[in-house]
Amino acid sequence: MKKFYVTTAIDYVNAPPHCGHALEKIQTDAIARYHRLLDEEVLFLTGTDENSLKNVQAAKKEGIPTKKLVDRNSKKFYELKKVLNLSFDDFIRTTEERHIKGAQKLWLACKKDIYKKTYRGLYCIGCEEFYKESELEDGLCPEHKTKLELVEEENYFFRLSKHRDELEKIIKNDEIKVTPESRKNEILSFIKSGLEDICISRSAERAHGWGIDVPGDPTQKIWVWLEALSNYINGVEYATDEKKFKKWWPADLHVIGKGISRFHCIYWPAFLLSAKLPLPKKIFVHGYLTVGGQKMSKSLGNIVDPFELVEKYGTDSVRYFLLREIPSAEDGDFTYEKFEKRYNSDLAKGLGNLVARTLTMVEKYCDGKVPEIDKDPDSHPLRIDTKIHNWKKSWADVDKHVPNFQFNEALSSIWKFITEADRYIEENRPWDLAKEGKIKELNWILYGLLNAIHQIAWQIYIFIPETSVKIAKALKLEKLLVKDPKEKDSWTNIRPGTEVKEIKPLFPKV
RNA sequence: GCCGGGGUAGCUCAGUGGUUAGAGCGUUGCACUCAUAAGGCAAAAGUCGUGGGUUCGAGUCCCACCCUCGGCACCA
Repeated sequence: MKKFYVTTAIDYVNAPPHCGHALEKIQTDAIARYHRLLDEEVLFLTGTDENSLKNVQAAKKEGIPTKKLVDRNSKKFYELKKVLNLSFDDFIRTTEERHIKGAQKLWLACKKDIYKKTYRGLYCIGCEEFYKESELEDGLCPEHKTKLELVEEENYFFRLSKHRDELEKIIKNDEIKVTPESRKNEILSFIKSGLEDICISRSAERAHGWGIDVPGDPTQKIWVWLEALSNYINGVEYATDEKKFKKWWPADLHVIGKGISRFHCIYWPAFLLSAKLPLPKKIFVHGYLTVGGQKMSKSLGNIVDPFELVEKYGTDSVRYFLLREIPSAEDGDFTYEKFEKRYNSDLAKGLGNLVARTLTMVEKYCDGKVPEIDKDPDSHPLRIDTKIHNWKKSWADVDKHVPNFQFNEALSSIWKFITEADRYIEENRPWDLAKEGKIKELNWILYGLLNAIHQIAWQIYIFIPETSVKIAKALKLEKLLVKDPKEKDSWTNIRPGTEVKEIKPLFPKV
């Protein structure tokens, strides 16, 4: 059995999750579900990044212990599992023992590329941060408008420069395949401009004692990025279960946002090279979600809360919107207007209505059962007519676009088939056939429609599983109702005589 | 500033140098009734960023310019 190990970025917990986080988790969930459909053994990992100084500051502000703050917010990220119907298998927190051990093990494995050096920089006591000259406003801290101090500190550095040529080769030759191409080019141009060694520790004092100790030097904490990146190996027990680690590592895919591509496409491979560990196979860099064309941010007060959105419109509506409306590799925009438009036109009037009208006709004209037919079900025009966008074409498009993370294209093709099914109803006018008593023809039409919905239920499963399951229940599609359905089981036709249940509107119009 | 994408219908976008430039959404009209007043058919709608050039022929290739988005390191 082929294995497939996929990860998301782990999120900062100094604030609760917003819809941008939801986007990444949903995209990754669709990928994970797709690979399970293909009968691969999937491990889907996500989690939270908790050792940042920001957490210490946020907790101080609230007057609570840092640990309490990260526990509370990490829980919120975990809750996305239920709210968004995510199928992740494991959730790693960087304050967990397995992570701390793994991060330190990685450090030691990189030891020969680590050295001590004095770092000197302009430091703002208010921000507890170093600033570059270019970031200053009139020579003052942009946040506090105060003068900065020249601070010296001895830190550990990592010989990134040493790995420059090898990294360039790895990215160029797709040994780690970075998609989309534009991100790969950005990374390459960055590497070409030269790589300097990076600082990978800070003083424990400045970190307020929060974070992971440098092995053998408790006066220093490991730089959060080095440590956070190691979650991908620690999630498969790098330091704690050799057998499990061997089975799953390297990751088949890291899904990340565009803001952190450098860390994943350069630093992370460099650490792995240094530690002599295998490299991840693929990195998919998604865009960001904007709101009304603006960046989502606390200060703008335009954060879209996934919990609220799901509460109001339902899980699948949110999943559908994000996968259909946002071109996965680029930025996409959210507004309530766009959301409701999509909802009404695609979900309520599209899929929801097609299912409703079909099931009602089966109830009225066929006594609520899948009708008997006297022709080969595989010869039905909705399946094979090449003049229309038949359901085989939708399947072909799903298989073509999902592996390239083009969820919008895949969904667009499925919905093209939905339109085709609607047109098929108009052209054949089952209500007239019923009046005229042309039962054989009527049965053939309705059988084809039921089989079409059956196929749609399978095709939408990785995107909007809840709706898929609702349809599966109505049509008694047992193979789709198991825990991890397999694509090969979608090839069967539905059986005449099966009782079909009418269901409540899948997506009531808003 | 440097590098790289974009600029095509009201909106979002497709368009290997070759007929009258396409799709979806939205708008308008027509006919229908199984359906969540849903669905179908049809129509209107574009100086293809601007100005040059190459070519029998340019949205597509070349040059210049304008606008826009992203990347240009250690948020240590």
